[in-house]
Amino acid sequence: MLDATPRYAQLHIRTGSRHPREQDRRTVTDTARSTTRYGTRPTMKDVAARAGVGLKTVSRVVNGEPGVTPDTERRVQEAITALGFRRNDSARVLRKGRTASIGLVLEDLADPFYGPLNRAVEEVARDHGALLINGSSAEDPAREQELVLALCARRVDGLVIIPAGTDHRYLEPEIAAGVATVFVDRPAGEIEADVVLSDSFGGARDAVAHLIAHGHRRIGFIGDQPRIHTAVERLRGYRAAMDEAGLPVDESWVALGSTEPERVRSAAEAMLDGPAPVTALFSGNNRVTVTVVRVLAGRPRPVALVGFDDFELADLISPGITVVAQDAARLGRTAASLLFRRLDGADEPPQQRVIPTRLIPRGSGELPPPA
Amino acid sequence: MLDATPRYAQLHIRTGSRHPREQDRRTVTDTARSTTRYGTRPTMKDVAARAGVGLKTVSRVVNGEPGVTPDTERRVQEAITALGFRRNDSARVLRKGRTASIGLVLEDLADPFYGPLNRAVEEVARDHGALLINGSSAEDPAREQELVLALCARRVDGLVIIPAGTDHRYLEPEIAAGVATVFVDRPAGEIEADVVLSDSFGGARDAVAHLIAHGHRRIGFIGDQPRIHTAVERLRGYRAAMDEAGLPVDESWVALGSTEPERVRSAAEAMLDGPAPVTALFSGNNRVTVTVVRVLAGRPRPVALVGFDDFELADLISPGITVVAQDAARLGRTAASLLFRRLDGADEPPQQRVIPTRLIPRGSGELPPPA
DNA sequence: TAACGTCTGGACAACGTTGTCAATTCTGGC
DNA sequence: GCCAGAATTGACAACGTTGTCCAGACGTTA
Repeated sequence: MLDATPRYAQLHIRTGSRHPREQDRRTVTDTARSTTRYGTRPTMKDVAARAGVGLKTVSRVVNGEPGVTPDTERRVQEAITALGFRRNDSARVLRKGRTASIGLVLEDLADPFYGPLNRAVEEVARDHGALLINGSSAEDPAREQELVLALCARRVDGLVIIPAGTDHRYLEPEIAAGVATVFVDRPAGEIEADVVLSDSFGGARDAVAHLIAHGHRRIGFIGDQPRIHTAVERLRGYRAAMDEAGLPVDESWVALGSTEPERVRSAAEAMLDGPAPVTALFSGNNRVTVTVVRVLAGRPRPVALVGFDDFELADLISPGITVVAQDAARLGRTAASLLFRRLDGADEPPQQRVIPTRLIPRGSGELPPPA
Repeated sequence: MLDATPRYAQLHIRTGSRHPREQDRRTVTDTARSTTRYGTRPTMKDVAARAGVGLKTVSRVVNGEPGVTPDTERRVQEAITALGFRRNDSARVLRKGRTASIGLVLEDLADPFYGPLNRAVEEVARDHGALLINGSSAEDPAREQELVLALCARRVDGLVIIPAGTDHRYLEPEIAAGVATVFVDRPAGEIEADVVLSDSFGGARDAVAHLIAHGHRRIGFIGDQPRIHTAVERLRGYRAAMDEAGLPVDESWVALGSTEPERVRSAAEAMLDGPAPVTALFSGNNRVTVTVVRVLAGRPRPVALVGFDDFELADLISPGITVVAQDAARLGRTAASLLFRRLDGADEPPQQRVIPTRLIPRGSGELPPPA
């Protein structure tokens, strides 16, 4: 699929590789290619020919290496400007072995949760002189793998992965070959690797404890698919808080599954209108929260709510939505920094970093249960 | 700066380029490099040696070309698996001339407005077998140029640019050399190029006309910096609507400038408490809207508001925020499609596409002026 | 003036892949 | 068993760059 063969035509047919017999040696005066032909970029050879110097001298000027007289340098610079030369980093990369680029694979570039993470990774990459190639796995393990391997084929120096799959053994040869790899938000499956996580367990426990502290005893949890690590951790936090308060958990109060609005809506309604109706809800991520807020807005009786993930304007809804905020930018920054530490040669065993979460009370989580 | 020289150490020192005199010719039995050394990837040569076949045969197998007997293919596949070989697309790119990657330069990867655009561009790229390299200009023309030129040096096949600068002549040699380029959201400066825009003028006019239709006569406009094209267009739309209704515009009702909350807050307060207080506000983009909503939430008297750009949960704030919605995904899709049409050889003059906007009434824009 | 070191510039190989083309092996028909 | 023709395979150059090494030019010193 993503195999560096573009699925679009060559804009301009190459002139066919010259056979050695037909290709006369370029002389200094040969300027056949010096005229900027559309679709053909000048090379250092062209610049050298035009400036009347050797190939390596052009290379020296382009890279600011010493050992070139000011006069020669000027001539070369003129030729560069005249031809519109720009160094071909593909060739450079091939020669040097490092691409100065890293890959970021996340679930969905359009999800606002990943925006700050994406940006944070980009900034760290930039600080290290690297570019960022990224793509969405769409929460599909096969697509994740395809994307990751395409990035490896491009020889990215490192990878930041928010995994969709649960088996990352396919990465073993790549890691062995020196591709630094850091997982974010969820741990890698079946391999040892650096991970940077949010404190899902602690955050969830805090959230539910908060609701309990405000008098709730029947609390529902609507979370993401159980194959997603954070969903399981948050469920664990939910159970821990209930447990610590000595509260029983009716199994109808727990619903893990897709974050489709339809599914979330019916799960919420089942909990609110079931035989053991909940008085408060804990929603497992921002997509769930959004739908739950909509459901609750249409109900006469107020229902307490705490959501995992902060979101813009959560304070302006009435009541303000109490959330457990993750620091997505810090997740990204931490992951990228770890990655570059590895690329700088840090040779420690795989690490796991946990980024704390923060409960932000805004009103919805402080609603008391109905009397 | 971003010149493909990573600012991090080489993890593993290369063995120094072998001088021809010291380098004996590899024979079929030479497997020195076949043992997977950490940091050194096997090449087709290694695979060929291990499988006991020629280099080209490996290439054929890797690329699924015909003309290889099943038996040979099997041997090669075994060698590939055993060595953990993966084709080096850098080298492939150098040979083939196309990189199967495109660049996307936008203002801020973390801005939720660009999420769907980013994703849409990615999807189209994926459909064409290309990867996406992206970066943020941070609304800084110098950084935009640096990033764009770094992408050109990597020989991306095409560029999608949300421009920060106003002079893009620096791109002329690149475009002449065949880099397809499409600008989005704002037109290119000083050069002819494809552009995909939202209908800022029409959207703004609709928004203001909507407020006028609900009885407002004194309407304020808070927008982005005047060097940004969309800000100017939206101002033009604002003036057009006022004009068409025969309403005068007091110059204290118009404030273009940074989208910093501080600036927006003071601009809004000046309009609301000034000598000719406005009864309604039109905010020029989502960042402005967010701050304006906060300002209005702290006021006793309701003030009508229409914002440019939709945002999540705008319907759940009370009153719901009336917005002019842009279709960011469609912007991205249109731009990327245009880009690949160019790469497929479309040789038309530069185009300008305008994507319509849509007014979504939710309450805040339908508030009447105070009696 | 000769010997020596320093500085500048250039020839050449190598990075890992693919395109061209020729050499080799296999097939079937006689 | 032999030959023509097809199928398979491999040698080699080339993509555009950088690292190594050597050749001259130049200046300095004895």
